[in-house]
Amino acid sequence: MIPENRHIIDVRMNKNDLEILIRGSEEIIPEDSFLEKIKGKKKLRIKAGFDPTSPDLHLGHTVLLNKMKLFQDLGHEVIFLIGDFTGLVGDPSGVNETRPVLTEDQLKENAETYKSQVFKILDPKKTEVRFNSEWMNKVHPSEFIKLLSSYTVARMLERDDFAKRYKSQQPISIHEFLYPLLQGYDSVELKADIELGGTDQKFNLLVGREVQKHYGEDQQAIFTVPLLEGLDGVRKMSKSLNNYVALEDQPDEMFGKIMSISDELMWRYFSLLSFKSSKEIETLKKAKKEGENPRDIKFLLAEEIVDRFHKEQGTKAKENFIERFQKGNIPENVENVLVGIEGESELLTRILKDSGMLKSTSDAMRLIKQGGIKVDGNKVSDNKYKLKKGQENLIQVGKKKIAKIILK
RNA sequence: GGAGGGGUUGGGGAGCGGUCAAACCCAGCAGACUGUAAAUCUGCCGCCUCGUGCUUCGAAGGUUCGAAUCCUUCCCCCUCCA
Repeated sequence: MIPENRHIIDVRMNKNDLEILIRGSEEIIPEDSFLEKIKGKKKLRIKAGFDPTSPDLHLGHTVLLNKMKLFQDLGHEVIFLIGDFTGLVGDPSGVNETRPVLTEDQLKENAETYKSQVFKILDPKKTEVRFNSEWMNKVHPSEFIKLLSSYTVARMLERDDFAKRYKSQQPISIHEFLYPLLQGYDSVELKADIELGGTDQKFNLLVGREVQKHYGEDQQAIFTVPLLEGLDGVRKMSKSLNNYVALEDQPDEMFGKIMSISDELMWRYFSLLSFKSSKEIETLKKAKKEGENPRDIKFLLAEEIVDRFHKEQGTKAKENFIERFQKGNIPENVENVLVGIEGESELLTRILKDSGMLKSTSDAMRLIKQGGIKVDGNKVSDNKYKLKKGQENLIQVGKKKIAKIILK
C-alpha cells in the first residue's frame, strides 16, 4: 500500500537486523508466524499498551520502548496505546490484590505525562498514539457480551496470579477477568500484527490472540521482553516499590542511582539497557575479571544512560559524583529552601520537619542521636540545637539529602 | 440467606485482660566499613512541647482499677452450604 515503506523494509530486513530485534527478547509466540510477518513485505502494526496508572516512566519501561523504536526504525507502524479505559479496570497482572481504581481525571493527567515522556525514545512522527476509550466507550452492551463469550472462567483461573489468589483466599473481582479480554479487543480494533509486552503480560497477550480469532481477525504474534529488576536487584522496577530510575530524574540523581546498584546487577542493566554491542559488553566483563575496578565500568553505564535522557550531561554528572562522594565535597547546586519561623530562632528538629527534609521532629531527634545530621559541615549532637533567623545554613541529612536552609 | 474463619503499626505476621507503642521477618533510615557499591556489623524504625506525655491494633459503644486482648452493634474480606 505504501511503496516507500516497503522499500525500507526490503532494504533493512537483513539477518543482522533480525538478530538485533530478537536479542534480549524473552519469548516470541508463535515463532514461525512472527518470522513470517517480519520477513514479509507488509508494513506491520506493532502494538504496545500502557496503563496510565503511574505518571513516571522509568528505565524498566524503556526496555520495551527501545524495542518499539527498533520496529519503528525498520519501517513498521508502532502504536503506543494508552489504556485510559482499561486503566479504569486495573491490570491484575502480577499483583496479589485488587488494584485501586483511578478516577477519570487522574487518568487524563497521567496519560498526558506519559505522552510527553515516551518521545524521549520513540520517534513522534512514526508513532500512532491511541487511547482505548476511543472505541471502548462506544461498545454496545450486546457487543460486549460477545466479547465476554470469547473466553471461559476455567481458562481465566489457569492464569498463575489468579490461581494463586484463588488458592490463598484472596479476593478476585469479576471486573479483573475483563481486563485481558478488553486488552484483546484493542488488538481487534487496532488490527495488531504483533503485540509487545513485558513477560508479565504473556497471558494478556495470548488472550488477545484468542479474541482476535473469535472476531475472525488475523492473530497477532506476541513478543515479550524481560522485566527489569529495580535498584534492589530483586523485585521488578516499579514506582510503588521505590526502586526505580525515572526518565525525569535529574542527571546527578540518575547517575547516583545507577551507581548504587550491585556489581552483579550492573551486567543485567548493561544487557537490557545499554546500546553497547554484545562484544563490547564481553570486553568489559573480561576487564573486570582482570582486575579493573567495577566502579569504573559502572561509570560507563551510568554515563551512557544519563546521556540518553539528558543530552551530553553524562560526563558532568560523573564529575559531580566524584566530587561529592569520592572526594566528599559539597555539590555546587544545592537547593535553597526557605523556612518561615516565628521568633528569633527555631529548633533544628522543627526546621528539619518544616523544610520537608524529614517527616517528623521525632525522626529528626532520632537522626541527631545517631549522628546523621550536619549543619555547615559539623555534626549536631544536641537535639535542642537552634538556628537563628536570617541565617543561611547548609544542612545535611545522611549522605544524600542536602539543602541550604534560609530562615525568614 | 445459613454455618464457620478472619481484619494488628509500610508489607508479612505474633500477641488473645496488666510487664504492649505492641515479638519476629522483610522493606526503609542512620552510623561503621567501602567503590554513595553489594555483602556484613551496630542502632533506629507512631507523634509531640521528649514527659512516670499523647494517639494507635477495621468502626462505634460497653464491661473493668486496667482492653489489641472480654461483650454488643456495624463495616469489610475469605471458605463451605443454598
